[in-house]
Amino acid sequence: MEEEKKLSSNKEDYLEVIFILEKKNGVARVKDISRLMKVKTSSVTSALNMLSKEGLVIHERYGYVKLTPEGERLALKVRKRHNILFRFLSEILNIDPEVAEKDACGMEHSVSPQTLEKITKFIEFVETCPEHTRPDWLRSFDYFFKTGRRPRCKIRKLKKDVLGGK
Amino acid sequence: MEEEKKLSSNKEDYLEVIFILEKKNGVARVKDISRLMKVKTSSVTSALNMLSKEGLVIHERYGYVKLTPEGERLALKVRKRHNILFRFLSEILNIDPEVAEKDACGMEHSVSPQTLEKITKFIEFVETCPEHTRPDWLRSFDYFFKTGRRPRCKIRKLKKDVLGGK
DNA sequence: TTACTTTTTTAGATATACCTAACAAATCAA
DNA sequence: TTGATTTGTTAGGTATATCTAAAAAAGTAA
Repeated sequence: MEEEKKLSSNKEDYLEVIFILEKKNGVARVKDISRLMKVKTSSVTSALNMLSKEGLVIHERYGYVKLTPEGERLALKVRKRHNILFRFLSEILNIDPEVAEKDACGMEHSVSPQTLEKITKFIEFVETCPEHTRPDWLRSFDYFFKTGRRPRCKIRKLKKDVLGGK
Repeated sequence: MEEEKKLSSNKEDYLEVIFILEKKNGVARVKDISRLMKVKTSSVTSALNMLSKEGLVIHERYGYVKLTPEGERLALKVRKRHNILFRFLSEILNIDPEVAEKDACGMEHSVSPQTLEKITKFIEFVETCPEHTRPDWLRSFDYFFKTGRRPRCKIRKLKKDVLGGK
């Protein structure tokens, strides 16, 4: 039942860029897909033929390219994985956005639902923290990463003084 | 300069399993590679021919399979990426080991050096923390993930009481 | 509308990565 | 040592994913 057919990374990438172009321009064009995918237009044509046969895109000869509902559903799934990974890398780990973007592109095809869920919750955990800023422990990590040293921990000192240490 | 030729994920996988088999048995055999890669032995033979031509493995007809120094160097790089990703997922995020293993296998081919470095340091940050246990903030996340709620924070309360809040 | 330009498709090639089926070599057992 | 079993290779086929070069369709401008 359901047997959700597993797409190749490549096809997921095509769906993703078609999705992005559709959002931007209403429909996608072979030329633009070609540019974003960094392949020749003839490669796009043959990819579209496959995706078309699989019912994921509508593509008439010399005409527009659009995702079918099923194609859009799959594109959104990939996009969501991408965004979560990107946000985790850039917002939590402070990876440079361009690097985070490339890494997210690489990982988005294979990350499991379970891991995605964890990471989603982790982002939420960090970004809805009571401090309403980057939490202390994460600032500590930033410092640790930069300097190799741990910052003096005020709260630990406080705790020790007040509670008589442990 | 250097021009480090980029291997396909597939070839990296072959190097990895050959590496693992070598560590276990001294040399790798086609049958065992086939089993670990979940492909037929004829596929292994043709993969080995390519890797051989690229100078990454030694493979005599009907004979043993061994990594060249260059092959071993590359295998180690992949292995290292795999291990860091696996540890991050299983030890920090508490992902089930089997799932973490699969995810690490998927991500190990594309993770950038910068991201790998961050994650490496993040693991170190967590595992060499002064508490010598899973740090409080991470236990808080475990709780948050399980229940959707944040645990009452003793230290924050303490801080507020003593310092007069903020 | 005709001519030029751009876009897209087709045809045909290459490379990877897998398969099955048949064959060959190596290993093991009687 | 010979015969059976296991292991490995070859031959030939499929599918994906790319390319170049040439042809066709669509768009643009005089």
